[in-house]
Amino acid sequence: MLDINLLRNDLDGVAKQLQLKGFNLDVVKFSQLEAQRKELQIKTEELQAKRNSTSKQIGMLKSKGENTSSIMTEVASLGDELKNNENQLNVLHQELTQLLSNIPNLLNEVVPFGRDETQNKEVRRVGVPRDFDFEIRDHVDLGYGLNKQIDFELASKLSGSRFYVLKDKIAKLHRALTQFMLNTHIDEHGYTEMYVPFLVNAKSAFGTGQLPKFEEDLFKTSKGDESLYLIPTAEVPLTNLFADTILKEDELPIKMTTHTPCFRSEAGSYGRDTRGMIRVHQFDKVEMVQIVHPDKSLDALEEITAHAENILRKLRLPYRVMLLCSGDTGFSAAKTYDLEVWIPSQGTYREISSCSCMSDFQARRMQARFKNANGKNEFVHTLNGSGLAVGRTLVAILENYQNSDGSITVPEVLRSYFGADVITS
RNA sequence: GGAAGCUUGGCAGAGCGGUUGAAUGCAACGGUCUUGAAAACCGUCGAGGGUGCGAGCCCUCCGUGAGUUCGAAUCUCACAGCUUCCGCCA
Repeated sequence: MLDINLLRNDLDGVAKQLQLKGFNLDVVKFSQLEAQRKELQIKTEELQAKRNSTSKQIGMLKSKGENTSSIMTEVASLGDELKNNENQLNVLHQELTQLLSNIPNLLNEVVPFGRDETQNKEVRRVGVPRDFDFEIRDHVDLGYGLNKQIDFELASKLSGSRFYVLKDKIAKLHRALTQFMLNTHIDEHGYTEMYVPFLVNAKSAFGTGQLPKFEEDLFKTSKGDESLYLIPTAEVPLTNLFADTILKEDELPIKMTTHTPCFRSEAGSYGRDTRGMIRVHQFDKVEMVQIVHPDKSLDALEEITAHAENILRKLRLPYRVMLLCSGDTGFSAAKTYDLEVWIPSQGTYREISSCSCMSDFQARRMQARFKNANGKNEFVHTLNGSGLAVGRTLVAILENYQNSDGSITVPEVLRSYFGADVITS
């Protein structure tokens, strides 16, 4: 959520900045609502003040045993008008909040202008894609060849399309990967391991920016007449741990990591990546979240990105780092780096991690603050990064480490977790 | 799922329907004292919002939402959460 004062003070400037993200701010509507709000709020508070002072007066008179009937009839007539005003004001506040809730975050000034993902900027490229002297297979064929250790048919029977079942060694490799990622972040990068709910309430989903705008991307469960949402990323529970919290300045930065499944409806992605485990309704991810001082958030973004990269480096997977352009940067983000890993079967790099600085956007939505040096409460900055998406990492390993006989060499760093050098049928 | 109790500021804990946004204690912060620290003493000390250049003035908030009343932390109702006991269960 943006600071409403930003809109009050520089509406056109903000509207212009939002254009970069492709968002059209309804400045006329905002101005109207805001003007109405101001008038009505002043009037309402005047009435409230009058009611309060009169009531106090009645209290004083009564304690002296004096007659209060005339003053009481005077204040009685306030009631209806006041209630009326309060109700109208409430509606206005709701409309303003709704408008505000749907406005995306402002971009950091270094974010390059661009319409869509084709205009993202490559920042660096690490590792060189391997030359294969045999006909390569994609991860679907590889999994099929390895005794169906990746099984889409079975998953379809259970749940439908965009799910997968892993078996035996590949299931174990999947688990080994998770352990390796978590341990690296905990032991080498200084994150605290967490375990969090996979179902969250609407307030939490609002806090990180999934609601109200992106409800259709979420899976929604029902619990009586209340509903909970399956998390699309552990960013949601991790960040919301600090909702309605005022931290001490010396508690910052807070660095947390966790491993969770992630659930995405993939509404609107019909026909894209229908084959394989690249785009699915459920996948595991190791997530990093940092809660930091506002002055430190851009540095922290570099750091969190480096942490995600470190996993790819250790796995010796070729990748590149993309600075997302204005049009491709997400709703809540001020600046985002995507990590893209080399996928041999597609001859291209595919997103495997997204690291974002959300500035105070989420913090304001969820009231996550710290007491600054002047004793003032100030919004923290929040960041998150995948470190990494486990399913896609598995795909990258299978494809990049495949051998001509269809077996898979296990990356060196995983061997102590996996217990073998190679995966065969 | 059944029963009882509870829900007030960072924590603990008062609070006859009327100058209570809330006593008191602890914690925290500033200061006096001290070579330094502790103790003692003095002071500050919830959050959000409106308005104003500003000192300030005003509004809202005692789990949430309705209601009664001129006036609600205090009364009524509904809901939620927590605790304990019973049942069921990984």
